[in-house]
Amino acid sequence: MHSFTEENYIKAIFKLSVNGTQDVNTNAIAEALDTKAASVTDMLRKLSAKGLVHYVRYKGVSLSEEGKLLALQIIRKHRLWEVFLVDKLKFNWDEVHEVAEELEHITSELLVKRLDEFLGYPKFDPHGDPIPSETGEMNLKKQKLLAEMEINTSGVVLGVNDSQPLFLKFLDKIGISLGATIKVIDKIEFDNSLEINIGNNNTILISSEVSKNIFMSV
Amino acid sequence: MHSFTEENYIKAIFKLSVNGTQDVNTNAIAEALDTKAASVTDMLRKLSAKGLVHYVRYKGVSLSEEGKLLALQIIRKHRLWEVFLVDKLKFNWDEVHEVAEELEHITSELLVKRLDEFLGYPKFDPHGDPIPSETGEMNLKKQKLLAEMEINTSGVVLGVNDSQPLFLKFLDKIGISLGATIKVIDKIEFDNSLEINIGNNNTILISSEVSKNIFMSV
DNA sequence: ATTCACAATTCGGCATTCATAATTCTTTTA
DNA sequence: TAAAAGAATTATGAATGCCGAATTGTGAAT
Ligand SMILES: [Mn+2]
Ligand SMILES: [Mn+2]
Ligand SMILES: [Mn+2]
Ligand SMILES: [Mn+2]
Repeated sequence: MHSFTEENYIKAIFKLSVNGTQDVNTNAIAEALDTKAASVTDMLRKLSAKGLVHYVRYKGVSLSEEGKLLALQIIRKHRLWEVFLVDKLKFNWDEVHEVAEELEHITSELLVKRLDEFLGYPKFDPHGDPIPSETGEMNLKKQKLLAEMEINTSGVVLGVNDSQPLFLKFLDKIGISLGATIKVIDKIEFDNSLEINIGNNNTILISSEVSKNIFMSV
Repeated sequence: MHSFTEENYIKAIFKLSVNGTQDVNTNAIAEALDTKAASVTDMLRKLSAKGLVHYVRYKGVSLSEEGKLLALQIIRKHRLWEVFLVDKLKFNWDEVHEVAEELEHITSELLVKRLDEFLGYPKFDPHGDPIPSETGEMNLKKQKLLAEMEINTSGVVLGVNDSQPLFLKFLDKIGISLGATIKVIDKIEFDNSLEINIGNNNTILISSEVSKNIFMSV
């Protein structure tokens, strides 16, 4: 079995590489896990010995096939629990991440199977992120950033690129949720802010910081 | 915050004392947690420093008020999760204990509150054990052991004294579940086995090992 | 009162995980 | 190409939790 710590490292390495295959820096991992580079090096040696990563000193690290599958299974659990919290326990989408961060480490395979069934085999989590299957496959949605949409075009919100509670609460405040229709009215060249219309109601201005973190249907 | 290990010690001490107040032996704790006495002594020093137990070297240990409440909150979570697994995820009552042993350590208070609500504020877990309230109160059922019932009297199964999968599976096999009505037909003096009738159907013989682990309504 | 049994503790040491500081390797830049 | 900068690694050591062996305390038996 793997410790919580090992699992968190594996997940971090997965998220820092594009699809778990590219090389990742020690410092990047340290920052992602809010720890120090020396601790990362220690753990990489250990994960390498366990066969979960390919690691060459001073060169970088990437996940092995086994490590990649483990990462996807942890992410699967994380996202299924997030769906549970929102759909069944009425959590808001900004309240689920931290709790799922703990629940993702529960080991029972039967639990994951039954939870998936109980939730109706969801394909996406409350932030629009795809839920990997048992074998690690994910349905990626065709999407682009709101920031990249043309003036006078519309789209549907498919997900967010940032699941920080502060950001999610702001989206709640201005009425943006998954499935909402957004039309780009104008693009202000000065600061790249966008004038948008949400669900044919409010027309408001959002900064590029915001529009770069919202995924829209193509 | 408390580590999983600390929480498991606190729970073990609670279960070994009658209601969390009586003194408990070092060796008893070691056996309950499948560890060694030397490790227990180490931990007792630590729990004492944290104010969770009253500990006097060579004399014994008991929970402080704070420790008792912590124990009851962990037991509350354990039993609520067991209800979830059985009622919502269709686990059998012999499959839930191990998983709940992990889930009981998840820290979110909101999660426990919402789970309780989602489950309809259950008062007993799948084994008939009472679920403590947020403040640590429990409804104890009036009950006695099946082994102590008189010949020709009937009662309803309220709980089990042993939640081992092997025992629970055996009860499934012979048709004993919570709420089942059992009538004592005969008591065999030779080995204290009982001839019982379950739900006015099967009449079978059960050993005293079994009858001493089933709680019945008075 | 002394001995004995055994319960409990202390001691030394191992494995994890993390951190600081010193060192080494790689890459950039002059 | 050599020096400087930056990234990563190796000491070294702390805190946690575990254990075997040696020691100490307690209560019961003689
Ligand atoms: Mn985690
Ligand atoms: Mn998510
Ligand atoms: Mn536990
Ligand atoms: Mn139970």
